Amino acid sequence: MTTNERVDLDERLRAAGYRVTGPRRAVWNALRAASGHVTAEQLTAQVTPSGQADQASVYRTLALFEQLGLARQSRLGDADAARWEVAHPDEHFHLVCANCGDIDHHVGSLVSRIRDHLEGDHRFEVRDVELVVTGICARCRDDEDTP
Amino acid sequence: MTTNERVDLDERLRAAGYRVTGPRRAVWNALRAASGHVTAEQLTAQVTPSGQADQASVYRTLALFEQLGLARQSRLGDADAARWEVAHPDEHFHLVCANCGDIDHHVGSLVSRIRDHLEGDHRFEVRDVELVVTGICARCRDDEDTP
DNA sequence: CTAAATGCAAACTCTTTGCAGATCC
DNA sequence: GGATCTGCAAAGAGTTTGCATTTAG
Repeated sequence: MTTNERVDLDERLRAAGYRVTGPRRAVWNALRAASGHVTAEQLTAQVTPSGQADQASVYRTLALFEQLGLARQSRLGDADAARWEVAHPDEHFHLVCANCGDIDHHVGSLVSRIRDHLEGDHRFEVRDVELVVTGICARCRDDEDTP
Repeated sequence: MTTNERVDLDERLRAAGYRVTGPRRAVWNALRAASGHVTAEQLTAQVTPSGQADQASVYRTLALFEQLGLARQSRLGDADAARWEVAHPDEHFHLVCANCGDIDHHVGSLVSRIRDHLEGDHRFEVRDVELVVTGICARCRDDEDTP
């Protein structure tokens, strides 16, 4: 599976006329290994000690991945740093727990419903929907109920 | 109406134990005058030349307004700077046009439907919903169709 | 071999902070 | 009068960039 991922990246890069390099593989692997929603700083920490890629390369690589549709950037709520994740083809949105800080994906039909609503009634050509819900997750609610 | 707004701010500040000052009024007025979704920098530009408030005060004041529920901060898409608007009590979300840069409010039942969905099925206590849709607005689509 | 990519360090943007002096109540 | 707030300037995060060197194709 690791092999599959790597091959996929290589092909995508070559297909777009970019070179396959160590730093790019390293950032890609770190991004996949992360549970999603990592900052560039976290990826850098993961990748610089072993000398796989410099901080500047991490930023440059992430920008490239975004452009190629491989990664997705988002600023959840009022967070200071941008967060990165592997681009998912499926409709999803983010649930941010204000208590424990956990960020969950929530897959559902909501995003496509929003899409349909805007395309139909309002003639707005939707390119991207970013839905971030802040609140208290089920686990934290349970902890509060039974202290 | 300008009087009403000012009185409202004054009361809100006093009720929370804060002082009514020139800079706070100036930032509030600039925020109301703006069509929404202004950056702190834009507000500063509006307010510093006439010596009504310093940049640092703009930031401090906006943070205070947010805490009092008078203003709302959001980072639309991958924008670098945060954008501010007067807090609306009604359910709404943002439509960002990738072509002309226009940001529209869209008022509708979608946000409350998202809320209900999560509260009901998933026991997630919703505190805030931020929905940002990026795409091409109706006007820009028309311009492309009829060049 | 040559264009593209990297590392390093410095620059840049947005935002926050420390502190002396001004201001509201 | 005394705590709160402000302006100024400097510091702090996060991110980008210029340039010499390395590297993939």
